[in-house]
Amino acid sequence: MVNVPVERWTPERRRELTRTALVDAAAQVFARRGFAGASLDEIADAAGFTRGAIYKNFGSKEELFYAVGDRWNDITLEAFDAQLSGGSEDMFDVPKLAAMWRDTMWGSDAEFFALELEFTLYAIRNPEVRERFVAQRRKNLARIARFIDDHAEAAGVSLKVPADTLARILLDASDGIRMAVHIDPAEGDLYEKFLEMILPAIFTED
Amino acid sequence: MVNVPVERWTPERRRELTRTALVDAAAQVFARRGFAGASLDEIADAAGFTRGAIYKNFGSKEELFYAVGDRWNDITLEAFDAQLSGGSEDMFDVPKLAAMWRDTMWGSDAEFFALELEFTLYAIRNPEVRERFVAQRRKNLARIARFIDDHAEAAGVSLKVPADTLARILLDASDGIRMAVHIDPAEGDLYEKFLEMILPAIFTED
DNA sequence: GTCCTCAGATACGCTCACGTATCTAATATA
DNA sequence: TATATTAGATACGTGAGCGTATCTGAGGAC
Repeated sequence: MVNVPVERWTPERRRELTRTALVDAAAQVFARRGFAGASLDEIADAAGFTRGAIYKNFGSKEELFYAVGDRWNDITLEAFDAQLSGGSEDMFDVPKLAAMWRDTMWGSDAEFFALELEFTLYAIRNPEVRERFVAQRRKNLARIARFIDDHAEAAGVSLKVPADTLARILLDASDGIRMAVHIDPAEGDLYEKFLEMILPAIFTED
Repeated sequence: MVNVPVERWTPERRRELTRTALVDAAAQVFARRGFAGASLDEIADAAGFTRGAIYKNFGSKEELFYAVGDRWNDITLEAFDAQLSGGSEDMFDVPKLAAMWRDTMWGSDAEFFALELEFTLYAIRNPEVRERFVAQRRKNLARIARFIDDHAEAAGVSLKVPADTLARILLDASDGIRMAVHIDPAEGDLYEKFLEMILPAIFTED
């Protein structure tokens, strides 16, 4: 028998539940229609509420969008940590690395990739949002760079390129390839080929 | 004295002028606000007309958007051809290659990159538009692949990877890096570093 | 058991923007 | 010079959607 927390039906918990329901629904609708194209009615509907629930929990359409963004950041970061911490030492095993990369990307289906692009566009257009976006991005990059450094050391190889430059290139290229694959699935396993190509070029055996 | 074509003020020419004015203005506004967020009033205004002019020349907001897309395709293709045909044989000169890449990208400022992303998003969301988008993309890829093949031969090197795979990777990575740079200009000359890293890995001297 | 609080629903107003229908004036034709 | 055509402006109707203001009912406090 599972130990159920006592505060299971406390009002705060209820509120929290509708909040996340709204955010999840918003993520879907924003993904499908874009920020400007999405209507609060459709979002509320998808969550099984009305617009009243949205305005009780969020100040405006923008705030709801930000909430979706925050949640997305959290999930991405968790995914990164989960993958990067379970580090085997064979980081130069291409299929494994490629698979790991695939798993790291939250909801890699086209719809959620569209959401990601939507965030990017929003960030490009809004300087102050961009700040936060960039900060988040740098956190992710730092994590990857550290992962690379650690595992290069563990594997007894030395890098030809600084780990942070490498992290940027890997992440950016991955984004570009993901974009291509989502547009044209015929691209297939391009990221794997990319890794095969680039891995030998980045380190020298000690 | 310049030889002015006789049909300079023919009605067709006039119509053509307003059409392109509208398309140019639409490109700007769509870039700034996105497809759904842009208003036809703002577009007409930016072009120095009213909405009446738009509806005389285009059937709907979508058709205008498609017209912008077609124009963008034309320009991109021209840019590709211009750059790729003026081919020097030192295609493995990194700074030159990087500069060439930069020049190839039409309106590489953030606003027009946003427009590009907007097209991409639209294509991801609309299957039938995606068809055309992919077709265009493949044309560009074929051009790049052919360029690579030709110049590899001329330079007397042989590729470790098929030229079309290489073209895809270069284009996709470039897109990803461009995206990153537009979000965080601190990324700077990342594409150049990427090329430095990857070039030695792709061919073997004969 | 009664009252109070507040989450969420309902109702309302208002703006914005799309599309259409009509108007006007410039150019072409006769 | 008079008439026809049409590019683009003006005017209009309408719907969608945001935000606010009010309502309702369920759960907690006493």
